[in-house]
Amino acid sequence: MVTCVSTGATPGPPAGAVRPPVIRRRRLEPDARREQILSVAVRLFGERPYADVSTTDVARGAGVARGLVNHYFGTKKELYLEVVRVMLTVPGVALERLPGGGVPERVDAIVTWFLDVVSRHSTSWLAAISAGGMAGDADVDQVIAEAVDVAADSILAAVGLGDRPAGEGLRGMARAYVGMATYTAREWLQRGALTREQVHTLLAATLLTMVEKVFPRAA
Amino acid sequence: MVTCVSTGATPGPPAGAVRPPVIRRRRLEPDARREQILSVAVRLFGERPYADVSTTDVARGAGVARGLVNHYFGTKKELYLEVVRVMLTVPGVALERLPGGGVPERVDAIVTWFLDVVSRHSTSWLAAISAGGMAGDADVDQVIAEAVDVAADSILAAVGLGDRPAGEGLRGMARAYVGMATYTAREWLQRGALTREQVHTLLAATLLTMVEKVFPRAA
DNA sequence: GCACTTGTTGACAGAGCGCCAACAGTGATC
DNA sequence: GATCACTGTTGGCGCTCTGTCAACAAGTGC
Repeated sequence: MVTCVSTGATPGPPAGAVRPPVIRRRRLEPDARREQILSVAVRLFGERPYADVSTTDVARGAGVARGLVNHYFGTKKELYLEVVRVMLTVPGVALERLPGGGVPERVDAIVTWFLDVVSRHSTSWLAAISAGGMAGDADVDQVIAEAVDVAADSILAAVGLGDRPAGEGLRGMARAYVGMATYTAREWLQRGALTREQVHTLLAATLLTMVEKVFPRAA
Repeated sequence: MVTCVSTGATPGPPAGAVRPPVIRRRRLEPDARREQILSVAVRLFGERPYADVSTTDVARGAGVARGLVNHYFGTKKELYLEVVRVMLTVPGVALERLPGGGVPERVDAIVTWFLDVVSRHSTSWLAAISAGGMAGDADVDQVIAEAVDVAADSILAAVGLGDRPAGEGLRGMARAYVGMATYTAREWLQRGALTREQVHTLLAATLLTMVEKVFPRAA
C-alpha cells in the first residue's frame, strides 16, 4: 500500500533570494478568461495530439493555475470537445450564394469553395477532422459527425438536391463523399502527394458521377 | 511537495481467512505468452478506445501481472501498434486471383471482395482504421498509412494499372479512394445509413469514373 | 475603510504507466 | 531424486497527470 503525505516544504522562494517579479493575479470576466484559455488550447491541440497536451500545458500557456482550466471546462475531454467544435466551425462558413449554371458548373464551384476553405485553415482543420488523437471516443465522434453532416447537406444543396428533405441513403452517400474529400485534402496538404489541380479534378469528377449516376438510385 | 512512502502493510490474505484457491503461476514459452497477451489486447482495443483500455485491463484479461505486459511489449503504445497491425493485416489477405474481363467487371469484382472482407472483420477492422483513439500520433498514423498503401496498390493492380510503378499522383488518388471506401463502409456497418447494395453502387461507379476519367490525367 | 462577491490558486487524493530487483517454475545435470 | 542455473513472472516504487475542493484575494459597492 502506498500512502502519500505532504511535507512541510513550502515551494516559495528561498529566503534571501532575489525576489521574482511579483505577478499579481488578475481577475478577468468569465467570458474573457474562458476565451483566452480556449484559444491557447486550440493552438496546442492543433500542434500536438491529444495525449501529448496536458492541462498543465494549457494552463501554463494561459498564465493561469491548472485548476482554473477544470473550473471553466470541467474535464480535459470537455475542453477538447470545445476545441474541436471551434476548429470545425470556423471553416464552416456556409458558401454564401449557391452557384448558378448547370450541374457541372455547380460541382466545380463547390469543389473550389471547399479547397479554398480547407487550405486557408489547413492545420487546425486537419487536426480536428482526424480527431487529433481521440477518434473512437463517442463524444468526439459525434462532434465530428455533426460537422460532416453540415458539409454533406451543403453539398446536396449546392448540387440542387437540398430542397426536399434528403433520404437517409442520400445523406449517407453525401457523407461518404465528404469523407473522400477529407482524405484527398490530406493527401494534398499533409502528404504533398497530390497537387491542388489533381485534387480538384478528382473531387469534381467523382461528385459529378455521384450526382448523375449514383444519387438517383438512392431514392 | 509530495513524497510517497511505503507502509509495511503486506497485501496478503488476512490471517485465518479462507485460503483463496492457489493459482500457481505458470510459465509459458515467450511466443505463446506474447500471443496470448496480444489476443486479449486485440479484443479489448476492438471494444473500447485507446484511453479506455488500461494495461491493467489487458493484464487482468490475460491473468497476468501488469509488468509482464510491459516486459513483452515495452510501452502501452507499442502494444497498441502491434494490435493495429494485427487488425489491419488480417483482412489484408490479398485477393488471390485478379479478376478477368473488362474494366467494369474488374471494378465490380474488387468492390465485392472489399465488402466481403470488411464485413467479415467489421468490428476490429473499423476500430483499427479509425485508429481507435490514437489518430494524430505519428507512429500509429504510419501503420495505418502502410495498410492504406497496400490497399491502394491492390486496387491499382486490380484495375490494370499496377504493372508499371505508379506515380505519386496516381497512388495518392488511389489512397483517397481507399479513404472514401472506409468512410462508406462505416456508413454501412456502423451507422446503418446505407445498404450493401448502395455501398456497392457508390464505390463501383466512383472507381470506374476515377479509372476512366481521372487516373489518365495523373501521369 | 470595510464587507461581500467570486474569480483564482494551490494542494490533495487517486489512477495509470515504465521500470526493476526479487521470486519461482522448469528443465538440465550429477 | 536432489541441486543448480536459466529465465519467465511478479509486486511494488516513483513519476506524471487528472479532478476536486477549501482557502485566498482582486475588485466592487456601501
